[in-house]
Amino acid sequence: MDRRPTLADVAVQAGVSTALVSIVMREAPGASATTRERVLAVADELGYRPDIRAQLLRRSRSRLIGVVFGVQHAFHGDLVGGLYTAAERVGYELALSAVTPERDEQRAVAGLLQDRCEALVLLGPQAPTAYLAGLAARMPVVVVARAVRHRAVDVVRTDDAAGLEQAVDHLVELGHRRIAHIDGGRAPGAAERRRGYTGALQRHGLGRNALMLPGGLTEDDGADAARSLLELSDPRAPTAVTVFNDRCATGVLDVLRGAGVAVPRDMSVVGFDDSRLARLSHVDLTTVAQDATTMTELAVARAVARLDGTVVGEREQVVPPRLVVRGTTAPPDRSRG
Amino acid sequence: MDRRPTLADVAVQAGVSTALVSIVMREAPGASATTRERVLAVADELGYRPDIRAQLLRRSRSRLIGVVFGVQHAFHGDLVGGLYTAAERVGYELALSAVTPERDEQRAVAGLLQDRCEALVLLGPQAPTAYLAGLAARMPVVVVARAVRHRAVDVVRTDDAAGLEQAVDHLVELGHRRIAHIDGGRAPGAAERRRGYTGALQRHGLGRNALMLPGGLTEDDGADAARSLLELSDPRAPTAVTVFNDRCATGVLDVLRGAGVAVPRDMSVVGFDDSRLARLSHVDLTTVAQDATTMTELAVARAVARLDGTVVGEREQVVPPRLVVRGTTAPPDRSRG
DNA sequence: ATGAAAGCGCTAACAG
DNA sequence: CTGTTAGCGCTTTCAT
Repeated sequence: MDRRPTLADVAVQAGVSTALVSIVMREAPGASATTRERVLAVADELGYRPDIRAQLLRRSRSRLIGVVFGVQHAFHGDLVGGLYTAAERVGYELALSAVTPERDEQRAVAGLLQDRCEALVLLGPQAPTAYLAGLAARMPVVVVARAVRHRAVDVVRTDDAAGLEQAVDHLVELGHRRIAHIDGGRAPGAAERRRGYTGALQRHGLGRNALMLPGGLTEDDGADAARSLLELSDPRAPTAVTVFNDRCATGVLDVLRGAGVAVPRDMSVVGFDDSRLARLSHVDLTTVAQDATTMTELAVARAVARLDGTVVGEREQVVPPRLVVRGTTAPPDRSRG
Repeated sequence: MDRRPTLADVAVQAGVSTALVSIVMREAPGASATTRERVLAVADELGYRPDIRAQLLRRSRSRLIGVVFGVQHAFHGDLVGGLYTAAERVGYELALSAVTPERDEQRAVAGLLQDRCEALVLLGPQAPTAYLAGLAARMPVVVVARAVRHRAVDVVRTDDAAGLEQAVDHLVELGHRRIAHIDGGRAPGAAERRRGYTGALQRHGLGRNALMLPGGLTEDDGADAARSLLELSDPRAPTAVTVFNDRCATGVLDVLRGAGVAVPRDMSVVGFDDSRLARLSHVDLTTVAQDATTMTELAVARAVARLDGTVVGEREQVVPPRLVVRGTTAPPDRSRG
């Protein structure tokens, strides 16, 4: 026999019906211990592996959750890891579909649809809300790490505003009064982070010191922003800066240090993401950590709840971030003023 | 009707047999233009989408290639992108399975096996050769970016040695005579790169100047290596250094600059990978680029050839890398000696 | 060009 | 506890 063994093959070898083999293989109740053992032995001997396509076809449900992720994004890597764990725990499988420079979200989603996923988890999708809403009309859609305002789309995201508030609080506590923010433009979360920054400054009565610099998502954006930071006249110059994300903050650090500005002595810097970048000993960046584990657990739980028709809570679930204090923040240098 | 429309539904609506609808949907020959049009219209109206599971079950082949990748590795991202493109071109689909901190390669492979992939492409696998050989006994296995010596396993990898030779040649051409290498230890490719480094030095009659420093894959490893580089007494001190990869080189750059060593004036640095890291304007690292496009095309082509039983060439395909000269290399500073 | 019929490998009633 | 039966949605001979 050169084809892979089937249920029927196992049944014949074990001298039982295919139904019984099916029961045993699924670990379903309804087979004696003796039979179970014998069937398992035969299956093992034959190297039998159930054909998932046939299972899927026959079963009413696929127990498959589709995940769209950006193959470039380091943070998506963390999320995918968490999703695998969370899905396994509730007996679901994951179908991964990557967004690459040559393969857009729509393509990625199309692939998952024909895989008969029951629900979709989209990591930081760029697609317009209307498109997401269209999808959500067909199946449960959970968007992670992007705010989408549509009543049919579930959202799990970090409380970006709170993250920046924590960052500012930390800096103010250290004694900083002039704190700038290098923002992320139109990136997901950027608006919220700006809001958190501004709000926190006002709360501390430092609203008039607010200084927003255009930044972006990349190291280069950070480098540019840092250069404009350096051009500021001294009395107005901030002693600390919060940055949209770690990547951007890395660019900031690089330019500052290159210009002879000591961090954290002359300037404190706070990032966002707690990416591997931030954890590197020679970067050692104080940053706001997103809770990938909680986010992915919530995302999977919500998808499953939708599928089960369980009554669910808020459509949007906002996960609190956590400030990780490392080496790029310190009290301002009093000798400077 | 609340279930998804099936072939039968379309057939009934169009007043034809299911066989005919099948022919039309697959764009197979054997249906009149009229019928074709009518069936397509009905299918469209009903929003019919073929059930891939049923197709797969019925068809002898799945035309599915399984891909195991590390969700953390930036370079794997590039490779996955290339694989999608290459697979599409030859009419294959990709099934992605990620390796995460909680999900090892074996798990990732197991997932793909039950998806009935016809072949496996493994990106930089860590698994022992024996395991890979076991897999290869069941189905075509193509390993990318790691050297595996086993006659049943196809390999596509960069010519690591040639990469380092190019790097050394470049530095020698610039006038460097004392060139160190920060190595990657037991990482895939590290041994080859060491060999390329040593060989190139000897070829230039600089064998006695060879200086190998223990490094690694990460920024921290690079930082450590850079510190030991700084400790060398001046007469022996190299004027240039080749580094195992870009990540590690970043750490090197950081420590060097922090110690007041100007790059490239006081020290030239060459990385390996041409990762996004290297391309950042503030890093601007001279580096050896791996040809992800060619590698992925070869990998897919080889997998398909194995499946088709086509006669194939060498089991191991070595892709030449390309030196990308950027801003971290320059002639040595003659004033230093 | 079209249709009838036989499965692909498995699960889920339903009998016994 | 075990076997029989009837499909899941599709493709594929083989007739017509």
